[in-house]
Amino acid sequence: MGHSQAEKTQTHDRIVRIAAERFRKAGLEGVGVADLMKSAGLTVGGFYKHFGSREDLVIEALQEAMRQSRERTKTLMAQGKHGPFAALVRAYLSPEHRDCPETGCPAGALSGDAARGGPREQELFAAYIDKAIEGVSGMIATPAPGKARAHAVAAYSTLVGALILARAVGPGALSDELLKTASDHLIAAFGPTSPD
Amino acid sequence: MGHSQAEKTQTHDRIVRIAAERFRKAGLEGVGVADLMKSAGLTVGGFYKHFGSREDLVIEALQEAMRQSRERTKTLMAQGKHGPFAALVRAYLSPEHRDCPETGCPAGALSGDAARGGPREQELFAAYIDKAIEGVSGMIATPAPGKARAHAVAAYSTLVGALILARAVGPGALSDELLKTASDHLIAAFGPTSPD
DNA sequence: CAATCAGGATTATGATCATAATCTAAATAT
DNA sequence: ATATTTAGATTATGATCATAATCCTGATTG
Repeated sequence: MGHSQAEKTQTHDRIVRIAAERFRKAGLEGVGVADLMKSAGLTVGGFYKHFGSREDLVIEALQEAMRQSRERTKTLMAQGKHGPFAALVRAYLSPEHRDCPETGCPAGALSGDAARGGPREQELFAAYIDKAIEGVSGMIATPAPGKARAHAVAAYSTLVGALILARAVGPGALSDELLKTASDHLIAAFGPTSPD
Repeated sequence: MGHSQAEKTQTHDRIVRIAAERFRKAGLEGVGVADLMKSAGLTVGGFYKHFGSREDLVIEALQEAMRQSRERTKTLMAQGKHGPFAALVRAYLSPEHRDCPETGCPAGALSGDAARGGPREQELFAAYIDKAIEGVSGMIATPAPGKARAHAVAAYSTLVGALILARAVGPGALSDELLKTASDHLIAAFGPTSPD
């Protein structure tokens, strides 16, 4: 079998990418090492040739998920037809995003787990969420100068909260209402043509 | 040892109360049956004299946590010095609530788990969250009639989102900022003296 | 080309888990 | 008072888990 350095890097990245999906779908404790390796087409044995511990993979997978999420947001902003904020809100609170946590925002999928996680996970989330708030602050309508950050904190909290709640209540009218109502409210309150 | 019917009920309730705390602290998958029984001063063996399965205990514990949370909110509203909405927001986004998930709001502590849970958990959360939104809708300043529910959805999403994020980022300035900023924003936007 | 190294498979290891069978003594029922 | 039921303890059971030791095979290094 191939054991070249290039192939090892590929394998490593493949495990991390798969873990980044599986963890978002099943939670940080919801999927085991053997299962992950099988999903990557490998067996358990090789795992510790790539990672010092399961915890190390969790960290790498979180970094990968966050990298993907920032990338996705950047792409979305680049093609923005409507205002960038409205486009972000519509995508974030779309039924598609709600129904596909495995490729979505790690804050929406794993914040609850991070709250019970170790300092390494929490530091990653702190950096990710701070950057996300800064990003939002750059796209909302800011009437009072110096208020952009505060508005962004509120808007981002609403985004993540509505998404998590929409997932928690299971499929149904309430879930759809949460997405649509929070979406409309955010665009009305912070969109380009907002009052205040 | 006592095995009277009254004592069995007491024991049952004690297990459920302890589970309601432990699950909020460690997550729905974060604590085992044996550990829970030991916390209740018992051993594993008796567990299935009280519950058909671990899942059944999860359901009862969630119901208990939700009952406690509604009770607590009712008490808080009764003694409300400030407006009821401001009092709720300040308590919900207080550092004390952030640091004590085991006695706090089940939506804040377990929504992430519920998103990956079964239909029974999700139905409980749907009923709980719907009722919570209705409660909020009754205490916010409602300028436009027919807008109360929508505003309550947004406000509740912001509450839960800010709390979850404040826990996920770990202790530090960002966590405090999330609580304080979301708190101020909610009171400014939906409090008794709100604009719109 | 020979010797070494290392990626990945196979197979332990020991812990932890939910669930269950058996046993006990106390509470209820007859 | 005797018989029956049952709450809870003790002790299996079998699955699943993270981690590790061993081995094989192909890549790397000299």
